[in-house]
Amino acid sequence: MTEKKVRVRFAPSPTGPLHIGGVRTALYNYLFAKKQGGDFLLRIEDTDQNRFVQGAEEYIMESLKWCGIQWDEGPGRDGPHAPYRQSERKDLYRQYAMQLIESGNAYYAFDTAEELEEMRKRIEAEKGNAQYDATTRGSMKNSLTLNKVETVAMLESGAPYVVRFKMPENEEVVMQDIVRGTVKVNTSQLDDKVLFKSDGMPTYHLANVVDDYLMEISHVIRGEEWLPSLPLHVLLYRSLGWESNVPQFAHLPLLLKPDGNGKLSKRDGDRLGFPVFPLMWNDPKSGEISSGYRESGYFADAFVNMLALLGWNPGTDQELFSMVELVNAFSLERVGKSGSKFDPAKAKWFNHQYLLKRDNKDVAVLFDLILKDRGVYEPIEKVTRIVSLVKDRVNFVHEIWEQSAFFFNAPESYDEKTVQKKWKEDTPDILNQVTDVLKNLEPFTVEGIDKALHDYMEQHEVGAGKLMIALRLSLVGAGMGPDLKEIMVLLGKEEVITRIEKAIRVIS
RNA sequence: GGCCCGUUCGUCUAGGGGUUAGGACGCAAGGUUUUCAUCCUUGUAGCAGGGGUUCGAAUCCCCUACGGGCUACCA
Repeated sequence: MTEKKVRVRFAPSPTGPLHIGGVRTALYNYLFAKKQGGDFLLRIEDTDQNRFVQGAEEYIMESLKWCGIQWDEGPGRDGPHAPYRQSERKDLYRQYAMQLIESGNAYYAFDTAEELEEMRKRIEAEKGNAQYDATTRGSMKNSLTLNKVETVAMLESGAPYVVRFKMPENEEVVMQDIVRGTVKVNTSQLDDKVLFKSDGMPTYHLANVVDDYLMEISHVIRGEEWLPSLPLHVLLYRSLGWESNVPQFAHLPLLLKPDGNGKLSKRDGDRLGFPVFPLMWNDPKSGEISSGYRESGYFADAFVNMLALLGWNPGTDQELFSMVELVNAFSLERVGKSGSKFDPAKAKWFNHQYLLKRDNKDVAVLFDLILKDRGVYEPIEKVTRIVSLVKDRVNFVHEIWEQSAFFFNAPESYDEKTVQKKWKEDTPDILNQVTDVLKNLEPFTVEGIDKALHDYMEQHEVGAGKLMIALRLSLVGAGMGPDLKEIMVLLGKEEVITRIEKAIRVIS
C-alpha cells in the first residue's frame, strides 16, 4: 500500500435537510481524517437539477458547522481542487465519458423512456431479470447495435442520448471493505448503468469516481446503501486506467428507526416526537417545518457524542467524549456491521451529562435568554445560583424554567395532593409562629434559617415533615424543588413572609 | 422476484474457541433527602433457529428464518 496522504470527503446531495444518518457519515469521515492527520473535504453533489432544493446546501453547511465539523476544502474554502460543487465542474465529466466510449468500456444509447419500459415489461413477463445488460443491450438502440454511420447520424441529428457503462460479462469482482471485509459480486448480476445523462450532466456514479480521483481521495466512507454499486465504481476506476488510485472503501451501517425496523426517516421523527435533523428545517415547497436538535435544546457536543457512539465504540467503557477525544479514539475497525436503532431516551441522557458538566455560569447565560423571553429580568449572579440548584434535575436548559419558575413568580395555586396530606388543622398557627421567628431573623442566611427552624421545631415539638412541607407548599406551591433554605435566601425575607401569609389565607 | 449486507439483554454495545456472557440507557426495588429530582446500591433482561467442525462453540463452517439495502437518464 502506498503511503498517500489521507483525504476523505463528505458528498451530500442538496435535495433537502441533512438527516442525522448523514451527519454521522460526515462525522466519521471527519474523525477518521483528523485522526490520520488528513484532509476532510465537502463536495456538493448537485448533478440532479430536478431534485435541487433551495436552501439545502446552506443547511448542510450550517449543520456541519454547528457540529464542529470543519471542512478543509469545499464550498467557501477553496483548495487546489476547486470548485467543489459538481454543477460547477460540469464540463469535466464529458471528456471521461468520451474516454470510456473510445476505450470500448461505454457506449451511446438512444432508447426512449417508452422503449426502456417496453423492454422491462417484456423481460418481466418472461420472469427474467429486467435490466439493461449483456443479455438485452443487443436488442436495444445503441452504438453497439447501430453501425458507425448510423450512430454518427443520430448524434448529429441532435437526438437525445445517454452514455452507458458496458458491464463486462461474467467476471467475479472481489473487493475489500474496511468494515465488511471481502465482498464478491459477479458482473453478470450488474447492469449497464447510465454514466452520463441526456441533460449533459453525469450521474452520481461517474461524477463521484471522477471527482474522487481528481481530488485524490484516499478513503471513501459512506452509507451502506452504496455497497451494491461498489463493483461498478471499482470497475470504473479500472476502465479509466486509475487502478493504482482506487481508494479504500468503508460502508457504514444504517441508522434505524426506534420502533420496528427500517431506515430512520423524516416521518419517524414527527411520529415519535424527536428530531431527525440537526437543525430546524422549513421546507420551501411544502412550508412544512421539521424540528432540529439545536432548536430542541441539545448541546452540539452532546449531539455529536451521542451520534458518534451509534455504530462505533471505543472498546472501553468510556461514553463521554469531547470532539478531540473522539478524534483520538476513532478507528474504522471499531465500526460495527449492523444497523443501529436510534434511542431518543439515551440522547436525552447524553444532554443531561453535558448539562451537568457545563459551568453554572455558562448555563445561566443561556437560561437568562429564556428568562428575558418570559419578561423576567434578574441579576446574572442570582440566575447562576438558581441554575446551580436545579440543573441536575433537568435534561435541557429550557426545562430549568419548569423547575425554577417559583423563584420568579409566587405560586398561584397549591398542589392538591400535598395540601390534603400535609396541611393540617394546626398548620396556620405553626406557620404564623414561624413567620414571627423569621421576621426577627438576622442575618437571613441558610445557616441562620436552618438553626432558627430547628430550634423552633424542637421547642414546639413539631416534626420536620410537618413544618418543612407546609413551608415548601407556601413558597413553591408544590412538594418539589431544591433545598428549602436556599429557596428562602434567594427569595428574600419579605417575599418569604408574604408568600407564607398568602398561603395561610388561600389554603385555609 | 434477483443481487448484496446483517442478526449478543427492550435499546446502544463489549466479547472473535474454555467468561458466573461485561458495561451503558431504560425499567424496578432499596438507601440518602424535610419534598420532588439528582445521587448511591441492588435487581431485571440477551447469544434468531437447526445442523455440523471440535474434548469444548456467542465465537469457525453450512442451511433456514427474520430484518435491511440496492435493483431510475436519484443521490
